[in-house]
Amino acid sequence: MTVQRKSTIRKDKILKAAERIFAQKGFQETTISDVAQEAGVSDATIYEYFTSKEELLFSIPGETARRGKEVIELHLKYIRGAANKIRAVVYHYLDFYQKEPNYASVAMLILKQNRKFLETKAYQDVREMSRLIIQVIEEGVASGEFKSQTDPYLARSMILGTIEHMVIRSVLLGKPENLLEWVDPLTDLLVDGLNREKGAMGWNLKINLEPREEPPGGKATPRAKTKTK
Amino acid sequence: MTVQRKSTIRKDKILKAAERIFAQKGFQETTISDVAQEAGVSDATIYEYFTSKEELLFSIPGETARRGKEVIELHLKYIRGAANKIRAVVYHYLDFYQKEPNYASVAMLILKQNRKFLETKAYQDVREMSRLIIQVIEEGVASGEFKSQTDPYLARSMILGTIEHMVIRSVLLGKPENLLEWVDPLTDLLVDGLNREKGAMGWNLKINLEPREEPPGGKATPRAKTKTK
Amino acid sequence: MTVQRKSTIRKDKILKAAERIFAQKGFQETTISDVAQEAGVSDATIYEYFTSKEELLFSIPGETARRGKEVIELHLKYIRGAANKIRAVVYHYLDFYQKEPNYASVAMLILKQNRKFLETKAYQDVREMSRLIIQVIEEGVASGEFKSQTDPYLARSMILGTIEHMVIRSVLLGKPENLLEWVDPLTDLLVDGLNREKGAMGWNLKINLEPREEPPGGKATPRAKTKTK
Amino acid sequence: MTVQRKSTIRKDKILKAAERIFAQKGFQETTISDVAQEAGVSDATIYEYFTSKEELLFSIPGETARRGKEVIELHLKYIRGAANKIRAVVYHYLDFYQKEPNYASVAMLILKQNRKFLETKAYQDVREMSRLIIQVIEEGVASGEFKSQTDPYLARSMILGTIEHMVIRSVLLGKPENLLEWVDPLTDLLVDGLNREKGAMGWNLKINLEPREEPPGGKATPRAKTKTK
DNA sequence: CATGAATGAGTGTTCATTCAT
DNA sequence: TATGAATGAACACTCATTCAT
Repeated sequence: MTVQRKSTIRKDKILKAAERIFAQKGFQETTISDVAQEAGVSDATIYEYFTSKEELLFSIPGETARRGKEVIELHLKYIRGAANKIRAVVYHYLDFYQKEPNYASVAMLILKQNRKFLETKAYQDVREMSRLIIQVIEEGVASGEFKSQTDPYLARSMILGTIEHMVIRSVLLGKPENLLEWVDPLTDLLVDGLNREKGAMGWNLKINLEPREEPPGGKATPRAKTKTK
Repeated sequence: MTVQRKSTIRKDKILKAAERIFAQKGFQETTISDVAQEAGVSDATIYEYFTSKEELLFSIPGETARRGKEVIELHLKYIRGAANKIRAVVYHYLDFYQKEPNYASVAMLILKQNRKFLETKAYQDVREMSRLIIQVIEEGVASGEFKSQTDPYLARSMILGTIEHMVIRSVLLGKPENLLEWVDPLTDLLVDGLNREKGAMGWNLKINLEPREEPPGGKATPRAKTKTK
Repeated sequence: MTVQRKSTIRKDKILKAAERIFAQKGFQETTISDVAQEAGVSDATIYEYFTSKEELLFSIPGETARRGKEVIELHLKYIRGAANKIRAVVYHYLDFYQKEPNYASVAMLILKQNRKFLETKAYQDVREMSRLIIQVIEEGVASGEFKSQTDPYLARSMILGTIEHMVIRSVLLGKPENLLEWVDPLTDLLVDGLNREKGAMGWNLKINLEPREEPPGGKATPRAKTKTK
Repeated sequence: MTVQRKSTIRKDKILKAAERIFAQKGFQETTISDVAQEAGVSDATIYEYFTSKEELLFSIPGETARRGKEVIELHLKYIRGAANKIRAVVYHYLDFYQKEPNYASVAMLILKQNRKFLETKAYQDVREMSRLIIQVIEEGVASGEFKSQTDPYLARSMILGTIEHMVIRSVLLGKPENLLEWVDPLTDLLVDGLNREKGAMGWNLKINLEPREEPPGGKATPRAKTKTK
């Protein structure tokens, strides 16, 4: 066990170092020596754990992506209402990227644009994760909470696109803003759209029609509070 | 004039070649020789027009971004209603990327992740272009068409994020889908959000006519419905 | 004893593995890992037995060369006539290389060209072995069987050069030909040269003059005749 | 022409430098930088002319091999008698290797053991060159000058093997001996074999039978006598 | 004895960029 | 203006070798 750990620890150390440096300097601009130095190992040692610089890059997701999917999957089980689930998704993404700015940088600026990454195991996890959003939307449509003509893939593009756009801005501009502040406004925007709210009436109607769903009242300023993780 | 033209033509030839090759192989994977060959000039000639490979890359927007801004600016003048303006913006972006897939590739996969590009003149044009969106939203808020608490920057992130997400998908997956099909569904989604329509006026009508389904006057003609994966 | 053996066995296993792999891939192209794997030991273990990759290479002769010399030396004692001794030498070389193609490969393609090998103990054995040929020739000259002006070193070059040239061909071209077929034709060629035999008369004369030497009659039984390419 | 020359001259300069350094240090032990330095160019320049270090090596024959074949071919036309032709061949080889010791080193110690070289254009020239020897032997057999049962391939192995063995010795041992001294003794040995000449009588017979051939009288004037070691 | 793990030292090769013509 | 030719500067990757366990 100790032995096993030793090597696992070392591997993780390298991965974390790579994440940091890649985030900072970009992939092409980073040399293996940079990573080795940051990780406190020799260049050659990196090749003990990864077959190439690219494999090192592609290994950065890995646990992260898999675990992220599991966590979000678990949480969604206990949330009622598609809108609330969207909120949870938004929360999870922003919370995660907030906590892992280096990962965010690597994912948004490097991996996302890499065609070869698409063939990666880690990308499969990413896809499965984003598949959950499709399910949430379909669920919302089925329950009547969302518009029936909603194209789930389009909606997902809207949700992920918006999140990623914000994260990229935050990462690129180096703005250390509090991403979580945006969970509610963003969710509301996604769910309600740009149009002016249609008044209490609208709500009443809705509540009347579908009493079992969450009454969005007070929704306008709900800064996520119960989120854990 | 002819002389001037000669050199301008050559410069454009190089730019177009670069755009094509960069789009195809990525920036780092492309050599100056690749571009030179594609452009039918010698390597050294490229340096007559651009001081470095990076400057060549950063020169690919240029006219495009400036002209794009002008065109969209012009059109917006003749459109009434913030929602319609959003539609126009969506249309222009998708139309443009559709017509210029190589440019889309370069912009979405290469420039977007480049920190140095942010300091570029061309990026200023991009920003100004995206500034228009802010204006449209503020206008919509001011006129009461959009929700008063709308954060224009957030809204813009939603609009651009969604568009770019779609374009990246299209570019990365090599799907030659018809992006214009999505103008209406996307605009509707952005403007109306995911929630079932409540209709102000229109709402009443709607409720009467088709209580549970979308009646929004055929506007949402989601041609794309079978979108898979 | 068992313990001692254990280590000797292991050493031999490594040597045989090295011989095989070196023969197959060449020295520079072979890694210590290759040899270790072939031998079923770890890389580090090889360094328990040999101080360097080169020492491993130089250890491949060793017994072989020493034993070869002894065997040939022994045999020559019981053979009369310089020509017959040459035949024996040719036989021994070809027979040995035939039976040990990997050794042949290593000796002919790797060791033979290695300047440092010349300073090796094993090379001394090789030299002593080839020294025997000098003796045979000098003996032949002294007895009058060979031409008096024969330069023994030149003659040895002819004998060894021819043998080695054939072995290299066989090894390089991967021809699994039966080298022993060539013992007689080759010996005859070496001894008699290219010139047409000088007729029965010549032989008679010879026999008359030097009855104690083997009458070469019938010796020329060149079994191999259709050799092609 | 000047332009063409310029690059050709440079290429030759690199080739000669490579030949020298490879001969001195061996292929693997030589770095591109070594060659570049010797040639007075930069490392990168070498790659302007050769695609790889190995291609550089394989380019060292080239003209040499082709020209060698032509020269020898031409000369053979004007020589009568197979034995004399053999002498010419021996002469040419030894003369050439004598004059080009670096080439000899590269050919004998490096190229000869390289399997990939066998697939080279240059190797084809080498083969064609050695094909000439086959022809000479067949001619000698046909004319009755050589023994009828002579296997041409075996004979060629004897001729080339002996020559190469001598050259390798000379090259490996660094003995700057005069190889040309050996032309006659070697040729005689190859042609006449080790056996004692069959007496004056034999000669007379021979002369009678084939008057136009070189009366071997005095031919065996082994100038080299002090051969040691 | 055996070896897993680590690494120092090395090198072929690439390519953006320059400049004389 | 255009380019053929040359190169400086980098870098990913390999592997023989060491050594603590």
